[in-house]
Parts: sequence; structure tokens; C-alpha cells
Amino acid sequence: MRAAMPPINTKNMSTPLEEESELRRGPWTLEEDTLLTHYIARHGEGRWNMLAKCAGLKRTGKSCRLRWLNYLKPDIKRGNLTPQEQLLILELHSKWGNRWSKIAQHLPGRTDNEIKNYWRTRVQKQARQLNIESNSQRFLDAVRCFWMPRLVQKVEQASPSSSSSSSSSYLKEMCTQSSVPSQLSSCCTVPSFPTASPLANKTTDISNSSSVTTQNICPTDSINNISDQTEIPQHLTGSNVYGHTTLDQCYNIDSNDYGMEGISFASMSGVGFYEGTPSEGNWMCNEMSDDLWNMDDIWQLRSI
DNA sequence: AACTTCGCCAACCGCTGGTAA
DNA sequence: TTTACCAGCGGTTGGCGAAGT
Repeated sequence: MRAAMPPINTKNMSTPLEEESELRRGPWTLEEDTLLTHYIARHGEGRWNMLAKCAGLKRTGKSCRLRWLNYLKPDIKRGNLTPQEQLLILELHSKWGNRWSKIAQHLPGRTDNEIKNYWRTRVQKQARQLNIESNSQRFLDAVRCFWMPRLVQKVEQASPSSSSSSSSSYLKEMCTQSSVPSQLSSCCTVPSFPTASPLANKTTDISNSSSVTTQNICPTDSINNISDQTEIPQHLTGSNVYGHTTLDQCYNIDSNDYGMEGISFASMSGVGFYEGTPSEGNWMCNEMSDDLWNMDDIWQLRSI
């Protein structure tokens, strides 16, 4: 956690109007944090504009609210997102799109800002590296076929105490820990990767691989059944999500092609998804910095 | 050691919807 | 019904530290 610093940058320079009203901007100081925290402890949150004045803060109500919700609130969780949380974000984003606050409601202690930042810095980075739009169906497919199984795997690895070998039990646990309803618990089993060492033939067209057993990963119904009192726009759900086919399709990891039917190398090649040899920087083999979605990692899984 | 680039994330901005007057 | 205000949301910016050269 970065310590709050006094405003020193130009962004914090007050305009004449702001000087007149003495409104402060930029990073919060410890003193301001204390003022806000103590005031809310005594009077509760809400009515932010009034709160800002009454607490003696030279901040807008909006600024106070943001500071409280994203930083000072006692139940804010700090540190990296767990694989469970990442998985949940990917799932819920595929369902709801950029509804950050809505997604955050299912990740206790995490803020919409944090999730939004995660998406922008981690997820969209992968999209950039794959040279595809982060909201495209291709990217969605890639997320489901590679990243999510990887996360499920991580969840499994992180929970060795569980007696069940099925990822669904871990996800049940995950759903129990978070506020996600248990409907999600029926989803997500991991594809069993072949045991042959993958690293020797990274350039092999994996659509030719044949020894993967079929298992389902996160049926859409499970996600769709997440309790949701509000209407979900049609374009964000099911068959119309991102203007494409149903979410279910890619969840079926086919025994012959890793569930790659929607993300085949042939279909990728047309958009630069897979072109040339590993040394040419194609998406399979370039050095992705994010170990959560590194094809080397994915290949290594096959030898587990 | 100095400089540059990159990634993270706190905070701001503009917009929207709800509500009270 | 209209207007003004407020809370909340999602998009964007920019500072800082880490990593790379």
C-alpha cells in the first residue's frame, strides 16, 4: 500500500475557483484520512457533500466517498487477487461486461476500481499481446479455453487439502467464501492434459492433439443462474454476448482438440493470431509477462 | 549510475439516474 | 412537470516505483 503523499504535482494545482473554495485535490494526506475515518465512525457514511463540509475536509463529497469506499473502509481487502477471484472476475465479466460495481458485489472486500484496474492492466494486456480486441469473441474464447482452465488449475493447486479431485468442489468453496450463489458451484472442471512433454513441440498445431479427455468447464447456465435481481441487458448475456454465439460453446473441452473449435489456429491465422514460428513472436510463444496466462505454463500443465 | 520504459493503481472527470422541492 | 442536487458508475489520467537498457 502506497503511503498517502501530499499534493506536489501540477495536477494538484488549484484553479482560481478552487482556491476560492479551498478545495483540495490529489493524493489524500494521513490527516485527511483520519478526519474522514473518525467522522464516518461517529456519524456514518452517506450525504457525502455535507459530510465533507461537516468533517472539515476541503474535498468534494465525491472525493470523500471514493476515498472511503476504495481505501479507508475497514473491510477492504488488500493484496493480489486470488485465482478464485480472478476466475470469478473473468466469469462475471463474460456475463455482465464492464459492470464493475456489479462484479465487485460478488467479490467481498474488493472494489470496483480494483477490479477495473485488474481488467485493464492484466486482462487487456493479454488481449494486446494477442493482437485482438479485448471485447472480441476470439479473446473471450481464448480466456475461456486457456486462462480460465489455468486459473481453475491454480485453485486446485492452492487447495491441496480438499479430498475431491474435482475442481467443482473448489469452486463450490469459492462460491461459499464469496457472495456468489451456489449455482456457480456446478461449473468448472479442468481438462486433463496429455502427459507428453509439450515443450519440445510448441509449434505443433494443437488442434491435432488427441489425448485430452472431455470435461466441461463452466456451463453458462451456472453463471446465468447467479442470483441477479436486476435485468441483465440482452446484449450482455447468453447468445448475444459480444454479438456472438452462446457462451456454452467454448466450455466444452473437446477430447480431440482441447475445445479449440472456436479458437483454432486456422481461424486465428487470419487475424495474426498464429503466424509463423515461435521465434517470430506469435501469440503462442512470445514471452508473456503475466504468468497467469502464459502458454508455456499451459503447456507445462499438460505434463502434470 | 543514469536514463528510459513499463505496470500498477489512486484519484479525477463526465455522465446518468434517482429524488426532493 | 421542471429543475437542481446528489450518489453512483465507468472511463481515463498521471504519479510513482520497479524493471530494463
